Amino acid sequence: MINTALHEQAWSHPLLCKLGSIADLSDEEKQAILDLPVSVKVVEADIDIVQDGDRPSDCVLVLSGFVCRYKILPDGKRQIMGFYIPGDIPDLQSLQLDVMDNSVGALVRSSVALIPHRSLREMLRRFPNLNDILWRDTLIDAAMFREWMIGLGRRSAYQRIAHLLCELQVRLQTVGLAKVNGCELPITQNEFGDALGLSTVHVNRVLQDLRRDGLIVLRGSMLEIPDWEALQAVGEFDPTYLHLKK
Amino acid sequence: MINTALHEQAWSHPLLCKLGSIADLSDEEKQAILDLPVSVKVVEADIDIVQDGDRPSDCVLVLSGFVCRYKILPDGKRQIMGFYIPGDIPDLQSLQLDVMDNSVGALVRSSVALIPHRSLREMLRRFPNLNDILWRDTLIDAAMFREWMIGLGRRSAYQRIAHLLCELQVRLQTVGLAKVNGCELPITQNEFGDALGLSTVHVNRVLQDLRRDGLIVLRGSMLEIPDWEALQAVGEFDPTYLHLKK
DNA sequence: CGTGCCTTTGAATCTGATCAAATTAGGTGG
DNA sequence: CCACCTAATTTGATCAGATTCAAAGGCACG
Repeated sequence: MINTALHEQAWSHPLLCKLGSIADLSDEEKQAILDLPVSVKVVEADIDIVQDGDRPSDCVLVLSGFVCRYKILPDGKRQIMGFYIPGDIPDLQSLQLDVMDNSVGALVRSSVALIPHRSLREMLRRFPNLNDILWRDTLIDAAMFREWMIGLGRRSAYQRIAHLLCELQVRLQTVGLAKVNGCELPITQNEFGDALGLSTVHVNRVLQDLRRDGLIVLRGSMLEIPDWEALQAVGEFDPTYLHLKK
Repeated sequence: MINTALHEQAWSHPLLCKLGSIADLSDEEKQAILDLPVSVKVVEADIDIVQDGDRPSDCVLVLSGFVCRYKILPDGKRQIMGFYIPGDIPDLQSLQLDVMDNSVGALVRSSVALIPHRSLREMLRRFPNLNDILWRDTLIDAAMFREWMIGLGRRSAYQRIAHLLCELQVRLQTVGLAKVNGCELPITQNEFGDALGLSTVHVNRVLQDLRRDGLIVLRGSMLEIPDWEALQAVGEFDPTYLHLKK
């Protein structure tokens, strides 16, 4: 028997949507996730959700908006280490590592669900498969870091930006937040720079190059990708590292 | 009652040594690890242990030598994404992600233990705490990637090299492979470059700068760190991200 | 005592940073 | 609905860190 209520919620619950994109969930497991006690919180743009050095007792699930993981260096420079979208749990690591070694902040007004570690642990104990899936999720996170490392270390600014746009487009698509040929990206050029190890000025120039070459159309925060194959080729983007189910 | 045989082996078993540095292990858990069926294999320098695209059925535990995780780009460039030393399991991720998105290769003749996924999973099922500890280990791996990202994105070549030397010194110390003021690093300048996103030529020049400034003494593969505090300061090295027990 | 890998040196070049300032866009209050 | 304010984008000019190319030493190993 299919639980209709469950299936209706499933679509609307970003975490089910996201986890469903990387593994199969049984109805029982879905229900367990829906049963998690959460407190929803709205976070304004540029406000931290978790800070470097914190010892969180909850995990943060992004429900709407756009969030990033970053660290501020002694000289004030910022390195953004990942963008997180609805369905993501940017500080899932806090379940196993007591102290945060980076901050998580909102790029735009976002809503997040706080899930107590205690409830999460209890659920994982009851459903070992969910434990595996969340572990898997943190490993995919790590794979994204590695892919960014490759960009930072060995790819040109032009390739790096193309690659990041591809990654975001694919990830947004898996949670239904992108059209086939584009998406909304509320990320400033300054933030792109902090993520890709580039200056804002250079990001701006390279974006212009990408536009000139017909690889992207960018109006405000609306990204359109006229030729997906081409952009993918430029960015050497191969989605294998996202480990999505086919 | 303390099991003497266990305790003798514990010191010599690099995996116990390593896991012991990030979490507490009960005697039962230690014994379970020692009981893992392994097949030991010697790998020559510059030979791959696991390759990009593989679907491994074993995990690789480094017993001796020096190993790295890397990826080759379409244009032939290589990005090294991590160095692995005795006690490390560079492809632990393969337990949860079926296809490898990078290769693991030996930098020098190394010996590794192959541990079947099946045995590992069985052990983790019996000892949930070990499951947590291995998850934790992969999260620390991810934290190292992030720290490298910061270097690649925002730190100068001079800082980046200093930081890497600090990281390796600390990690080697935790498994008893470093003296207080130095260690052996069988890493060529070319490999440093591929790890840090620098050309071999530039690595060479920066190493000379570090020597000139009295921060390191490097003869062959022997690294000596005359002033740990100073090197740490230059590299902005803060070991928090390694999440070691105090 | 070669031979091959690794390190070192030199010179020219380039990608991307920095600094400074103008323009545009988005959001707010009158 | 417009004026204003701030944040974001864009432009120009100069500078620097790191790359590339080429070639010469050094060192270890057979």
